[in-house]
Amino acid sequence: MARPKAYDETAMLDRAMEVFWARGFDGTSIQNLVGKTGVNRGSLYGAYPDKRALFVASIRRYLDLVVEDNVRRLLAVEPAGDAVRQFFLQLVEAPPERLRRGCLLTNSAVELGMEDAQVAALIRGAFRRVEQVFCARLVEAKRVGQLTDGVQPEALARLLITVLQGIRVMSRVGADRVAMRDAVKSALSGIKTAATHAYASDRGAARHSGHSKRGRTRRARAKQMAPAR
Amino acid sequence: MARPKAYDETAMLDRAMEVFWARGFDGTSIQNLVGKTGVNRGSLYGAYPDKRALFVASIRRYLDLVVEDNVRRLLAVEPAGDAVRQFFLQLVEAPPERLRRGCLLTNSAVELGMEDAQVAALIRGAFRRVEQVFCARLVEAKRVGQLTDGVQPEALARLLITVLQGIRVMSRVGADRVAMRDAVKSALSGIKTAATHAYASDRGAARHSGHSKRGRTRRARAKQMAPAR
DNA sequence: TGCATTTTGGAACGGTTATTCTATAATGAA
DNA sequence: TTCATTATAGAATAACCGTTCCAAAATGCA
Repeated sequence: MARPKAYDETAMLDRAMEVFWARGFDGTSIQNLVGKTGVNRGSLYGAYPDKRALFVASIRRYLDLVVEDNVRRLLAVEPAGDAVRQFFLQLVEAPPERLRRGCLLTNSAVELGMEDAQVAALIRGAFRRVEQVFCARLVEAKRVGQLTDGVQPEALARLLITVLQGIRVMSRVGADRVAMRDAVKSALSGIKTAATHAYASDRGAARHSGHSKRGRTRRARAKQMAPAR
Repeated sequence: MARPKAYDETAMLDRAMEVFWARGFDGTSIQNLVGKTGVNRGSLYGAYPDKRALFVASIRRYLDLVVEDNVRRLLAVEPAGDAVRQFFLQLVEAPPERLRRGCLLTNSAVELGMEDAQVAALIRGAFRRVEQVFCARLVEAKRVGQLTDGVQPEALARLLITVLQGIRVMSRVGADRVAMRDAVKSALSGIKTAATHAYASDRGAARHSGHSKRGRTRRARAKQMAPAR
């Protein structure tokens, strides 16, 4: 029927996403995209009507790949409080170049949030999604007695999504890692680290009593963790 | 001797700062600057060697005007804990267009932090300055018993500068004000509101005992405050 | 009143931008 | 093999970018 495409569409989109991630929307030229994706100008415009459409598609791709991967990691660890702790501890221990690159959503929120309502809504939705995952896990954490008395899961979740954005900004200018560690330490101060045995033994009771007697593990030193990918 | 300037230099810089603030570095053209400042192209290049130099001067101007004003407000309120509380409460109650504009430092950190080391260092320094003001006031707050037991002023200060950046990002995409209120509520949870009489009566004792007996004002509803300018 | 000096307004320049157009290449079906 | 259809490569376009240049205007001093 017709000549087949010489490029893989999702591979092309992944490359485009990376370029936008590294250089921003305005900072990325069509020439850059042609170079990094290896796809010709004409083919780019065949796949997307204009640069902005490709950018929006890149953000959607980022949601599916990066954001959902983060969500998965938040849901994979037990107990819930440790999942949230680990998420932030890994975040600030990421390698410098990873920290410098920041987050496509954060970068785009600042660059385009004021002038592009559709992009703003997309990003707002992503922030809300992550906030809700934080919240779900914090509700769990509260159930098993991992939250300090008086801590409200929803309010803390909203702090955490804000801190996540803040760290993305700070690390963009190469902020001191020690300072960022302190920031997450403070942000996580309402979440108790559950020593495994304490968690296991308290679990059943906690489910009904609302909070468990906690072991004296609250001030335990955060152990060295593998950096985020 | 020679023809006098037809424009006011600092007024011109203030205008330029506002344009960069609203539109970013890349988003601002020389034409924009000529239009908004009313100063001719040639005169702009007479005052600054290039666009970037004018931008750096604009950031310095922002530090002197906006950042120092924030510092002044943080230092003007007593007791210290209330100063910090009020700062954040006013921040999230600012009018929508003010929130949308965000902060020139935050915006520039994200836009240029990775590619311009000098700008990055300038912004890093400003962040540190605000962090240190937070810290100084939190040390005071601890002295008068306004900090919950176990809260470390430095670590909390580092959370607060991070939360400030986070709120700048969130508000850039029009995040829900209620969510931002929750975030600062959580961030400030370690700072007790001092009822005036309790502060006055405890002050002398607190100075030496390290912390005062606090009144039962901790959960008092935050009162309506004037929005930030 | 000129002269030296600086600002001013705007044209001009070379480069880059996003986008469109065109001619050629490559394919599957007839 | 021939044709219809689509992808490809790259030239062309028009607008805009930051920056430079230049002639005219405006001032204080001699």
